[in-house]
Amino acid sequence: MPTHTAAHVNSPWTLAIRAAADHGHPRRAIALYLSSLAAHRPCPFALAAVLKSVSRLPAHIAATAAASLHAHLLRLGLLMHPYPHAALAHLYSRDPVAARSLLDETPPTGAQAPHSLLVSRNSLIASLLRSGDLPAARALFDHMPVRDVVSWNSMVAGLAKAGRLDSAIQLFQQMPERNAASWNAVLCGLIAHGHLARAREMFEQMPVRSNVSWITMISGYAKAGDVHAAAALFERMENKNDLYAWNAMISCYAQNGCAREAIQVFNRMLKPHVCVLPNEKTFSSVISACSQLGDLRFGLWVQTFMGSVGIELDDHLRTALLDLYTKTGRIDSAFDLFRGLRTRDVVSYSAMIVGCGMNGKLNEAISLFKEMSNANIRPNAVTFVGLLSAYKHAGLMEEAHACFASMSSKYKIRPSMEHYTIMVDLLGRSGKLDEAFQLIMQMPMQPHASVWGALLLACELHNNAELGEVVASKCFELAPGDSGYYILLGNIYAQANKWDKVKRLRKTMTERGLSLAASSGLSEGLEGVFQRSRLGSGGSVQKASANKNQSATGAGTRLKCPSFGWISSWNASTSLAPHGGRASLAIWHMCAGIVLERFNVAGTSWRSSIPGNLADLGEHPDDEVVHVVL
DNA sequence: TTAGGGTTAG
Repeated sequence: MPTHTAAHVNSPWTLAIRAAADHGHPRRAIALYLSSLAAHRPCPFALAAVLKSVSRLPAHIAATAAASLHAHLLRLGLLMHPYPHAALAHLYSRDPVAARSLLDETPPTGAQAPHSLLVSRNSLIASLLRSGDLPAARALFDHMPVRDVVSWNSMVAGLAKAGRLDSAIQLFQQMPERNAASWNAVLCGLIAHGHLARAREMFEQMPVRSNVSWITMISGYAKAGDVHAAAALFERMENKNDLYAWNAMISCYAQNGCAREAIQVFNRMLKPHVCVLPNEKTFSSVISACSQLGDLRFGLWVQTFMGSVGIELDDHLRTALLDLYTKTGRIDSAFDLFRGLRTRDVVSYSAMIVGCGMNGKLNEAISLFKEMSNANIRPNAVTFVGLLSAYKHAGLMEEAHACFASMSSKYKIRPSMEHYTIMVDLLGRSGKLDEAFQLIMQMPMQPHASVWGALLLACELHNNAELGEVVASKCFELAPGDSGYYILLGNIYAQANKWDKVKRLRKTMTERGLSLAASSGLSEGLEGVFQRSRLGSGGSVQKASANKNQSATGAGTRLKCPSFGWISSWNASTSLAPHGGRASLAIWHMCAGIVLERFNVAGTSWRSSIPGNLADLGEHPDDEVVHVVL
């Protein structure tokens, strides 16, 4: 039975809710909050924690959850309470219009109000900066009666990220107080705009460094491809009990082609003295590493391991797995994963097209490309790697040429080394050695040894020793330590019976130290409008359904509830007695998939599941209409 | 007790 005592700041319930919120379990936080209502009145501090955790949900869920919790606060009379107010302002911070109207129309009240306003304004600054409205953010910042270190940090970070490094540094120098985040804001801006050396200089001089500083530097080196610098910093980090740090390092290796090292770091992370559990981001990188190694067995073990840790497959993980499956020849399993994606984007389409290209599925690759074009998803360089390799596998010269040409003319994508390599390979294999050679000479970038290598292979295939010699010399120049190119040239000489040249080549190899070993029930036709006053007779209900239960969800459809206001996320269900008796309607006010409150129609009044004096919402006039789509 | 900074897939 509810005791109706108000939970205070540090009541066990509030602590439990906050713990769930802080550990990234928003749904658990909401569920705990609802459980707390059985014993306590709604607690503003607990609600603040719930609001905070909801901001970690995906944007589309967070938006409806914010509206639901807003309605909830409004009805509880807790909207003006400074804590939930600031938390709601934060939650709305993805949407500057909503945040501003909350601040202007329902400002917080009470002794804590000035502080709460400061926090809410900080959220609004962050929101404006995120939406790219630098002038509005700056105006708000300049007119704030009180500023704290967070206000300054947000502004400095916003300027730095927008590339206005001079202004950012100028503001940074004016700061009355700095903390690690202030330094990190500038550090992050320097790195984002390619000033890695300057960032490092600053990093070494920083008076305070947080883990964020280290991780920012490590990921900066990772993106620049400097694996050694990143690893050296990671080893220097004293406090390695930080998931972000491990993820940054594993991803650094995985993204720079050091798959073995990525898995080694992952293994280190699992050691008992490291008190960090891998999350989906960790596994995305680990699966990517497995895929690079073509190690399906380890990949499958990782998948099982993920299940045992309780990690569900999100789209990122599915895409990583899909890639692993295509690279290990399980194209059908890959298609299953692809079809199961919540949303398909350029990354998942490209992964699938590359997979089809590799597995000789030209028609599938082309139809995927059409499908993504129809969905208005713009292809990128990787998409064309997939398409071109599909044409290459099918030996379709003309089509490949047209596709290659369309990259720059139609899609404004500059072909990379990889695209050129595929074209050279295709031309070479079909015997057009001179054309392939010309294409390499026309490349806008310095050709890598592998491009020449593709042509060298074609020279072997078509017994062209003369060109082979020229091409091989390019390979030796660009990759002096790679014995493979010597062996290829040796084969070319042998085919042409040039045994003295073979002998000389072997001698050169020895001299150079190279070895030979080298549900919802929503459906059309079931739409109906439930008029509350007619519910008793069940007229509309019968129209909507014959004799079975129906349910509907209302994400995006706003539902007007009597004595309540608008709810933007709800579930409704009707049940009819099989013999056509009484009909009843219940509406669940949903928040992130969890029932926040339930309303039942009982006679002519709506009852809410919220305990205490808020339970009975009273009668409502007959002209109230609840629109429910079933 | 609210706010800011870092990590994922082709």
